[in-house]
Amino acid sequence: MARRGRPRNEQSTTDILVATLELVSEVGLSALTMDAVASRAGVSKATIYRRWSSKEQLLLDAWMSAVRRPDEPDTGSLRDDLRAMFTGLGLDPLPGVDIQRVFPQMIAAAKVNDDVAAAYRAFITERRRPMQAVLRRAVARGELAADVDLDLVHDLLVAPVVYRWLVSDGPVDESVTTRLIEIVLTGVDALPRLEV
Amino acid sequence: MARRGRPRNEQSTTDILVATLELVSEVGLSALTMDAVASRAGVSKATIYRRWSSKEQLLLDAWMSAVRRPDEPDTGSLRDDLRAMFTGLGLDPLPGVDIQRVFPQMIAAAKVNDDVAAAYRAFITERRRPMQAVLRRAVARGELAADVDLDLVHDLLVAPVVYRWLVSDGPVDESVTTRLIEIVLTGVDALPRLEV
Amino acid sequence: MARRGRPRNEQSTTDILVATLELVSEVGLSALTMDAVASRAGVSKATIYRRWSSKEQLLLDAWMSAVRRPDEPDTGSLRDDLRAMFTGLGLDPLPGVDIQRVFPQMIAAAKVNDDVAAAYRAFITERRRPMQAVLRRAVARGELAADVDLDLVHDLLVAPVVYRWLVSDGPVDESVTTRLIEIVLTGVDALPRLEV
Amino acid sequence: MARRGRPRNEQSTTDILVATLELVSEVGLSALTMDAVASRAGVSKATIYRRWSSKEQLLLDAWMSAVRRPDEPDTGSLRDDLRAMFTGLGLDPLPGVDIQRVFPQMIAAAKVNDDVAAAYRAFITERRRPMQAVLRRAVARGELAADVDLDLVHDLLVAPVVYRWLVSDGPVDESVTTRLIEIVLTGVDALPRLEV
DNA sequence: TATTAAGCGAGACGGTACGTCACGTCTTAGG
DNA sequence: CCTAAGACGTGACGTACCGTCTCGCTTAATA
Repeated sequence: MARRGRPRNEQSTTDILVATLELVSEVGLSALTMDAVASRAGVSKATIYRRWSSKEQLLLDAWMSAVRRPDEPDTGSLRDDLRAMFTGLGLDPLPGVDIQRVFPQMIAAAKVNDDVAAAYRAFITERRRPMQAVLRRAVARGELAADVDLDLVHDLLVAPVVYRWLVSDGPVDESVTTRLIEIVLTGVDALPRLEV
Repeated sequence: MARRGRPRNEQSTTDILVATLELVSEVGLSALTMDAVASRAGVSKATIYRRWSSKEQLLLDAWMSAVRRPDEPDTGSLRDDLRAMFTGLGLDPLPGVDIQRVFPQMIAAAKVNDDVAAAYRAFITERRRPMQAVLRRAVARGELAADVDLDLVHDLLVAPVVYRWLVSDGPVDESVTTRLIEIVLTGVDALPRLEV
Repeated sequence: MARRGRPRNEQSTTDILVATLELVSEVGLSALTMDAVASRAGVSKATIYRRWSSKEQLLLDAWMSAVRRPDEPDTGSLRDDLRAMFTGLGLDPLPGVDIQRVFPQMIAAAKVNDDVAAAYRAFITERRRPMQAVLRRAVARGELAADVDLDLVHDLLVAPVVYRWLVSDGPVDESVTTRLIEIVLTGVDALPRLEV
Repeated sequence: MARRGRPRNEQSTTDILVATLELVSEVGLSALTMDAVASRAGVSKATIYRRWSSKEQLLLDAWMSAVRRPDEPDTGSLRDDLRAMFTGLGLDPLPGVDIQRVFPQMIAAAKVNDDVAAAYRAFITERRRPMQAVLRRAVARGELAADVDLDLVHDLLVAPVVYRWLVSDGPVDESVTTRLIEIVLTGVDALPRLEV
């Protein structure tokens, strides 16, 4: 059953999300103002508050709309699947939006607002599925031992990239990701024999 | 030559830093107000602004004052050195301060304010020295190949812990850190033979 | 054309003017604070600044709203007209407002702020009209010589009253105003014969 | 008995008074700050507060130091005495000080601060003495009736000049003061015969 | 076709916090 | 004891945003 009254303008919704990403990218969450979002989106504040209850919720939605779910390759080789997944990681979704600047603001928001934290966790769980599937197929093929902690392997592979983005500003290029995959897979492969 | 005028009260400085850590820990950077810091520290806003030019600078100093530089163990074994370094990681420096809640706020601040970013980078570089020294001694002892990228090894070891704190909320206990060290060191050890 | 947006609350405007008069009456212009006006009027500071750009402008409007334009009597006799005009001079317009305490603050403000000075002068010119009319009718009736300087006569009549309010704290009662009118009119009457 | 310790610097006292007059002349009492006075006088704030307890007291002293007591002419003719007294009225005492801008600030201060009001009244009483003496000598010579209210005559003469300074911005030149004296003296002369 | 309900931009509203300035006091090192 | 310098807690400044609330108007579904 259709709702009565004038329907919401979906273009406004999109404009607000884009404006939010741009502004968070420019000035951060702390300096983000609803007035600025409204102004840049060409929308009134009421139109924003009709859709989101807080700056953090808005940022969450904006971020989720910008971060695409990774493809799930299936080349038959774990190393090739992983190399495919690391390609194109961290590309900016929109002109004027630096997603690597938005990400830490998103994390900071999730650490502060419990509702945002729950939604953020659910989104992360969903986003991890493709790599979990890749790893599970590798187990099925015998490329990984059956008793390996897949969450740990996942984190060992992903963490260094995110860490360099967020904390240490180190380079993240193909040379790095290739060595990273090799070290982790080799280490994990040796681990069961070491009885840990 | 002696400075003229009434000297600054060092107790006030300390009180402000502690109040800042407590409040960031409680409400985050975005909701942190200078008025609240002043009030909790029993100090006037002017006294804060006389010392720091922005909320971000203040948080930076507070965080640096709270994060102790890690010890630099020298047991003669790389594995034992690393195990020692991972022990006691992330302990809270003050009652009422959850440093793992403060850290992402600190990162978010550094991504927004260039001056803070520079000071943050310098601090991180300094903080990495002990583990770099541990790794260099391992190279000297022949436990690590001479041509290994020590920065990459460093990040492979540290990143998963920080990643679980910040992003995935996974567990970080002794079982995890032990396997982590084993996987990385084993993988790195195999790497040169793989000619990467 | 209709104005857009929520219209201003006229009750707030009135409340602010009354609060301003009360506070200036109590503590003077120098100690008047916008915070106190806002608080007493039950209004936010922004609501004040939306209407007036400075303390002085606010006082000007408050004062103008409080000072009623004098009646313009027309008894057929100059002496009777003047006596009527001097009656009820300086009555307080509101409970809690001592207009004789407000007036010097108003003058001080006008001497400092050029915009206020201009508006003040315009208001004074307007306010002088009734007595100027009374004097002109007296000229028409032959009670005053045609070549008399009406501005000077006006000032001679009004100045002593204001002077005693502001400067010398002398009494201003009916005996004083009656003698004042008599002396000035008699003196003016004699003047042309003295060829000045 | 001489006071112990370092004596006060009298030059500082003078510098403070001059700086106060200049600043009140420029920005008014409301915008006058002790910091600005200290800065312009080349003196520390403590040096000001050691001498005066408030802005109003300081202005009072500054104003009293600037307004010279009028001469007391004795020409043998009331009209000539008055004409002499009106000459040179309102001259500025210092370069950079507009005493007609300072005066209303002084009055405003006196209406707000009771201590200042008392000192101001005493000063005014003292300042009125020369003209009171002139008027009393005129009574002795028979130029004025013995039962005339000298305070009222005084105010009738002085008020229009002050009124034009403060309120109506009308001209105050020799033509005005001459006619003023003539009208008032003629009017007063006629008054007793009118049995008022 | 007319009514009704929600959405819309604009902008005022009572608040809170901003970063600055001035208050009057105090603490330092000297004169 | 006075001085200049300058830090201190307090509190007001005028501005910017908060999230809410009228306004007049627009846009569809319902009656």
